[in-house]
Amino acid sequence: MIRRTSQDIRRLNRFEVLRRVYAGPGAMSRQDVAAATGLSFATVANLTAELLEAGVLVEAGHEESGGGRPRARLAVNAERGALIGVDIAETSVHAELFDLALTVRHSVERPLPPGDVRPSDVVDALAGAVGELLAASGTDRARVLGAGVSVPGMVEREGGVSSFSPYWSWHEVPLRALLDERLGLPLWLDNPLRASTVAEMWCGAGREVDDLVVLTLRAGVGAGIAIGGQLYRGFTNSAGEWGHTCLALDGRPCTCGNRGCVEAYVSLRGIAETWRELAPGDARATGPDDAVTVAALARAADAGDPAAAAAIDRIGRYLGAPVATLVNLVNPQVVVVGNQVVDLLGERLLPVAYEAVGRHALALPHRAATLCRSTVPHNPVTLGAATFALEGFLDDREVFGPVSRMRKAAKGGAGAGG
Amino acid sequence: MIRRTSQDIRRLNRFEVLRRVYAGPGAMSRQDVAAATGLSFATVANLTAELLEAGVLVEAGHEESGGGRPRARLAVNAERGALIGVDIAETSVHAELFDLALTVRHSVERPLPPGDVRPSDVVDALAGAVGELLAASGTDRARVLGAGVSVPGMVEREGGVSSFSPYWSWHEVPLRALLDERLGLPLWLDNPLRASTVAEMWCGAGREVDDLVVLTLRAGVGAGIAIGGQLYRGFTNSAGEWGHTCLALDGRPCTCGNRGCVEAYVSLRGIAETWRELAPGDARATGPDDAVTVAALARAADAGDPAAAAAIDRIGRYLGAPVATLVNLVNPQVVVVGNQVVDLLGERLLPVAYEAVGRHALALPHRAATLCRSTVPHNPVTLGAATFALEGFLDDREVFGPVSRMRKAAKGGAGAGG
DNA sequence: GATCTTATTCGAAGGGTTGGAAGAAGAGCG
DNA sequence: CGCTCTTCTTCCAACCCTTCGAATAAGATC
Repeated sequence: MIRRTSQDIRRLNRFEVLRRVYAGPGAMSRQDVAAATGLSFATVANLTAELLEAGVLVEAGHEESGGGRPRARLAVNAERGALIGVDIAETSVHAELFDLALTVRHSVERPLPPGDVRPSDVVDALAGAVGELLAASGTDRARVLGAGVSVPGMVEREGGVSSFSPYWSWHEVPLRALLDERLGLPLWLDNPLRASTVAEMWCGAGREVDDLVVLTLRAGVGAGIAIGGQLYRGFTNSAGEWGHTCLALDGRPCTCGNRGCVEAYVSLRGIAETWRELAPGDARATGPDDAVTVAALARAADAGDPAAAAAIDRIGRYLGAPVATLVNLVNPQVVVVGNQVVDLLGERLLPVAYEAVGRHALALPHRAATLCRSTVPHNPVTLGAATFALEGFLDDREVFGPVSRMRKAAKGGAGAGG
Repeated sequence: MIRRTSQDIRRLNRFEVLRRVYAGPGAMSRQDVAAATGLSFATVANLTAELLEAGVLVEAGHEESGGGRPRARLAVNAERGALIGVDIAETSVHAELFDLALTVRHSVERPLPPGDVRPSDVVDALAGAVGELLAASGTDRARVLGAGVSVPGMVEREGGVSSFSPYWSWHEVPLRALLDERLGLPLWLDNPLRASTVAEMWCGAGREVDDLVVLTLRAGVGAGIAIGGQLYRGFTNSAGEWGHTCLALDGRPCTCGNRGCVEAYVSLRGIAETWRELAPGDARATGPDDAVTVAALARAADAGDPAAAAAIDRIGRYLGAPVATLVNLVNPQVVVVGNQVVDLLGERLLPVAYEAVGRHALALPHRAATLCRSTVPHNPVTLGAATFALEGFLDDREVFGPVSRMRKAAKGGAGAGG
């Protein structure tokens, strides 16, 4: 039922080549790319020619040669266009403008009203943020190649519909339709898990690797899965919902209505809750903002507070078991953990968690998997959202046609077009 | 790093076409296959021509036509050759002979000595069973296209090495090397999880579906995952190890040395254990053979024993939560449950389990997934093992060369061979 | 400036799929 | 029986993609 054509090969190879150039430490030659991808040199030359023609890559000088023709250095043409990545979170909308090299150029954050946010609130905040972004950076809207938007919960990607939100009582909200005319930009919707994963694939530990799991730990938690170098979406684009894995039968109540979910233990809220359990009288553990509480926990632990240390120890064990589940089930090459929880607690939490993973996972998949912290700078969700836009642009048949078209263009000149 | 060539497309399409013929209710025309696979008619004609020439398919009469040329019926040529599937289990070796249509022709079972079985014991039993199989069925060894062997635990497939066995103290046992000369047959090794999965893909619910999870519940438990119509193996061929998912922090001890694993609750042993917990005095629950105990549990429940009913209820809940984990994480189209536990307890256990899955899984992936019992007849592990041999045969470049070779052969006749 | 060495480009070949024309095979009817 | 109609199959040319190897380009070195 899955249609496989040779053009898919082309498309994947195009992605692969470009990803290597992004990955490269700034000086990637065609030779390097060929070696790294395993493609023949001719193919790499083909693909880079196409990417050069499209303006996505540029040749930036030459490497030094020890005799013989020097290799041309390939680089991403950051100025080819702009990308926008938007992270819709529980309390705010965060929008960032990237250049084509995926470096942040401008950043805007707009708060959302507290409580049950309506779709129109989000649309207003988002459109406002994007407008501000463009104005502040002096970017012409026409130069923006696309905008990626991350919406929490379940997203029907093709239709651009948010079919379920964990925070607000949204059902089947047609976000794309609502945003389309307000933005006037090619739009790509998905959720934070998949955005973070794609960010890792282009800019993080996923660059070198085919089978990858990316853990997103913030207000909600979940996993993104990449298999064979491609994001795995599942049958209805909801694969990777790891947050509601049962960690403890009849355990803590979770926002999903169930008990004992992973999310109830290792989300920001779950972490705060564990601290409260272990430090009943501690006022620092009782604030309304979980992120603040977790930051306080980190400080308390650093200051040698024994209850805080005990809490982190326990949280690490809570985290280790379900990570081991992932390792056993997916058998990935790399597991990346990232986002707020890790930013706040990483130093202390991860060693404990890693050790717990070792106890729970089977030897073979455990040995095979490298666990690491995300090295993606800044907010992986906005970056990933922008990457969706980048991928969308790379799929544009107007820009990247079949090879024969190129050959014809090269031969026939500007002749009988149409 | 993954090399993608157009020949892979060909290979996958060949599989796809053949799988449809296996799936078909006995009368599949080229037209039907084209419609079912989404391939163009020309391609289907191409591929069937190749399969006909190789003798894998035959044309078996014509469909009735209401005017117009009647469609040719395609069928698998059962007599093209034989396949052997072997299931190495804890206490016995089960070997079966299949024809090419994957129907069982002969079946042999040999006990293994109790305790810590040596590799040579297994090799002897296996070689003996295969010999008996061939002798009893009067099959010439040369007619056997290959043998698939399922070994519990971790298997290094390429090298044919059993790198870890959960029952015996095996480490890096080179089974292929040991078996090769004894059998003199093309050999394919893997584990029961993946064997069952492949069996479902060719003969069960997986025929119609691209994203699939197959649960194997017997002495050990685990999942097989198929994605995009292909078995997913993970980085080191150990994906799907679901049995040691943590179900209850600090719960029951498991054979793996850990606590609270799924396997400790829903394997044959785990089920017996639960019954013992709930019916402390019941002698039926204390036998040495877990399969016998579980069968007794089924009878007790059928007879209206309240403790047995309570046990099944609880086991169903134990099963539901980790199945929901799979549903959330993999977001498959179908989840098939099968093997001994289901054979013995299915009627009573599965409804309870299904209900528990509904409570634990998220709405969207839960709605997307159909849970069903395996419809594969007989032992899915031997069948799956034989299917590995079938797949191996279909990959044989001697038999299924590139298209151009066919075209040449058709044109040039029997001329300048070599 | 000739020679060496290495990088790119180019063209032909090889592997695949597909749409459409041409051939094949029954059914129906005069 | 032969013609026509309909539908299935085969065959061919067109197209897409990768890759090998020869030819060409571009510095370094002597």
